[in-house]
Amino acid sequence: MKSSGGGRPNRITIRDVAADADVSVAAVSKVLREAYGVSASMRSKVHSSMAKLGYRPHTAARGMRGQTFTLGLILPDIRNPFFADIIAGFQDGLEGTQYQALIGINRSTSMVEEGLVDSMIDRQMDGLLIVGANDHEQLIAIAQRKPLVTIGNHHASNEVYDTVNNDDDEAARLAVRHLVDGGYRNIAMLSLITDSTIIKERERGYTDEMNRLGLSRFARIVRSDQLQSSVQNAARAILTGPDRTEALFCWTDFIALQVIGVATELGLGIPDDVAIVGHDNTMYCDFGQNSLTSVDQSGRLLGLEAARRLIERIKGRQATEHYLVSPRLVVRRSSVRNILTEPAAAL
Amino acid sequence: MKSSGGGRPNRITIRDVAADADVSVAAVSKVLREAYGVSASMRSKVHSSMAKLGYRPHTAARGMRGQTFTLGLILPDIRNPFFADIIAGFQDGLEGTQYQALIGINRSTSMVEEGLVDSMIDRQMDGLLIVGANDHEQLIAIAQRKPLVTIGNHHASNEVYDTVNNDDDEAARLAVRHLVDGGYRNIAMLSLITDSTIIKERERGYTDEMNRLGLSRFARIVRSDQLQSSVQNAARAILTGPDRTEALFCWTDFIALQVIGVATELGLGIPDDVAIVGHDNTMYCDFGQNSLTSVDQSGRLLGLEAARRLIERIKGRQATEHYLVSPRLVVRRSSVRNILTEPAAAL
DNA sequence: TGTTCTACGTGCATCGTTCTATATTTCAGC
DNA sequence: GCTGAAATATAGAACGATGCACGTAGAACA
Repeated sequence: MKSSGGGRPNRITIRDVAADADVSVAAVSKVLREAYGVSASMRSKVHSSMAKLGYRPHTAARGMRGQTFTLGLILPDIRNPFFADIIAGFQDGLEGTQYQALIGINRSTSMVEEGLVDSMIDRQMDGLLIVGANDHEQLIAIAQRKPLVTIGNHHASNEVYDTVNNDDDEAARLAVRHLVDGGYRNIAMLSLITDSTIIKERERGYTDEMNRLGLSRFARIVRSDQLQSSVQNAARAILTGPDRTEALFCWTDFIALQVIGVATELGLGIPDDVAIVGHDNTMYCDFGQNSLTSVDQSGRLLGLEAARRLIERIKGRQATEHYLVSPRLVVRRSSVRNILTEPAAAL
Repeated sequence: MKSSGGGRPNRITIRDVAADADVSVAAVSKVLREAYGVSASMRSKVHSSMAKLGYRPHTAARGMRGQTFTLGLILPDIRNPFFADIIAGFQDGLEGTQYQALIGINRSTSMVEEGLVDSMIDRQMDGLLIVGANDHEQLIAIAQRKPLVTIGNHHASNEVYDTVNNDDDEAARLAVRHLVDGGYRNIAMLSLITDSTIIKERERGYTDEMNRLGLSRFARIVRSDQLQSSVQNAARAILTGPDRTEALFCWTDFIALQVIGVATELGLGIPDDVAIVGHDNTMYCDFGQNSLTSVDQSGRLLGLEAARRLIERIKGRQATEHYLVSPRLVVRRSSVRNILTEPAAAL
C-alpha cells in the first residue's frame, strides 16, 4: 500500500521518499526547494529518508516545471590559462549552493554562437555567465530570456544585465606609469585587431596615461591579429628601425612572451634595450627565461563575483550591478633596468 | 480548433508544429528523432513547419522520456592548453550531429568527483567522456550507468568502456631515441608523483628504451609534485652536483619550461650543457627563448576519436574499443647541439 | 465557546516530449 | 476487386518533478 508497487527497480523518485517518510509528495518537494511552510521536524524526517534511499532529484523533471539548478558558463576559447581561474572562482562561488556549472566553448569571436546559447536555454539552465563576448545587442536579447552576467564586456551603463570586469583602463595606466617611473619614455603598445571592449579599454588607458604624462609624441599602438606570424612581424616592426621603441606594453602575456622570443633572436637585451610588460600574470611569467612583468587581474575574484551576482539575479534582484576589480602590477626583470640577477632572485 | 487555444504566448511546442503541419504529435516526434516509418513528404512538411515556427525541442522534456542529445565532458583542470585541443576535437566530432557537449571541471586529481558525475547523470546526459581520471573501479561503475569513453587512462584491457589514448610509452621512447641519436647518454626523466597511468606509461617507455639501448646505468627517474618550488628543487638536484645529467626528458612542457628557467639561472647552456625535451608540444615551445623540443600528441585527434566512439556507443555498439594515437617528436633547439641560430631560424 | 488567523500539509493538474499499442493506408499478387 | 502484409500515421499514457488552490489543526483573541 505504501509504495506504488514494485514495478521497475530503477530510479528512486520523490514518491518513494514521500512514502518512506510517510508524508505527501508535495511536502518532499517543498523540503527540496527549501520552500516556505515546512516545519523542522518534517524537514529532518524527509532529509533522513532521502539519505536512506539515496534519492537524487531528476533534473529533467525539475526543468519541466521549475529550475534546474544548472548555470551555463560560456567561454570564448580556453587556451589562455587565465580562464581556468575564472572557472575556479565561479565554482568557488557555487560551493554550498545547489547550483552546478556546466561550461560551453564558444568558437566564434566577438559574438556568442546562437546555437550555444539556445542549447543552454533549451536545457533550461537557470542563468548564464558569458565571458568575453561583446555584441551588446545580442547580450540584451539573451538577458531578456535568462538572468545574465558577463565578464570581459565593458558595457557598464546597460540596465539589463550585470557586468563584472577587470579595470582594463587602469591596467594599462599601471603599466605605463611603471615604465615611466623606470625611466622609459618611448613606450608603445602592442594590441589586438578586434572589437573587444576589453582591448578598447586597455588602449584608452594607455593613450590617456601617455597624454597625461606628456608623452603623447611617443604614443603608438600597433595592432595585430593572433597568428604567430602576424605577432612576430608586428614585434619586428616595433623593435627594429630608426623609431624602435624602448618599452612595450602587450595586451596579453602570450603575446609578450612571443615578443621576448623575437627580441632575443634580434639580439636585443631585455630590459636594457627594450622593456616588456604583459597582461594576465599567467604562470609562465615567473619562469627564469621570461621573468615577465605583468598586470594581474584576479580571474578567481572575477569568477566569484560573477557567481554571486548571477545567483542574486536568479533569486530575483532587478537592479543592475556593475563590478570592477582593480588590477595590480607584478614587477619582474623584464621591465626593470640595472637589477642584478642575484638580488632579484633573493626577493 | 487547430491550436490548443491561444493560452500562453510563450513556447512553441511539438504540438504547435503538429497543428501547423496538420499531422499528429507523434509523427513530429518521429521526424525529430529520425525514427523509422516517416515518408519523405511528411518529413519535409514537418521540417518546414518547424522552420516556420522556429521550433526548438525542449531538452528537459526529452530527458524525461528519451535522450537529451547532450554529452558530458569531464576535464581534470584546464591550465594545460593541450586540453583545449581535446575539446576542439571533440566538438569537431559532434559537428553535424544533434549532440552538444557540456564541460565540467573536476577538481579532484586521480578520481572523478562523484558529485560531478552524478550531476551529469541527473541531467540525463547521453554519454560521458572523462579525461585524465584513473580510478578503474570507479570508471567501471560509471560505465554501468552511462556510455563512457576515457582519454588519458591506460586500462586498455577492460571490457566495459572505450579508451582513447596517446601512445605514452612510445612518446618516451621517441624522446630517448632522439637524445641518444644526438649523442647524449646520461639521460634522466623528470616525472610526476601520481598514480596516473599516463605517467606510468611514459616512465615505462623511458626505462625500457634506456635498457634496450644499453644505457640502464644512466636511467634515473626523479619525481616531483606540481608545485613550482618542488619542480625547481627537483630541477636543481638533477642539474647540479657530480652526477648531473646531460639530458632531461620532462613529463610535460610546463615542467620543461620551468627547467629551462632553472638551467638559465644556474648558468647552464641549453643544449650544450643540458638538453631538454618536453611533452605536449604546446604553443610556448616555439617561442625563441624556449625553443623546446617536445613530443606532440594530437589532442584534436584524441578528442575527435573519442566523440566518434562515444556516439557509436550510445547508438548501441557493445564491443569495447581501445584506440592508440601515435605521437611524433617536434625537434627544436633545446635538444640539438651545434646548430647555429641562423640556419635553424631559416628552416 | 466561538471566531479568526496563521502555519503547515496535501491532492492533483501540469510541463513537452517519447513510445507502445493500435488504426489506417498502400499495394503486390492473384 | 479481394486479400494480407508492409508501410505509415495516430491517440494517449507515461516520465518525475512543481506549485496552485485548498484543507486542517491549533493558537490567539474576544
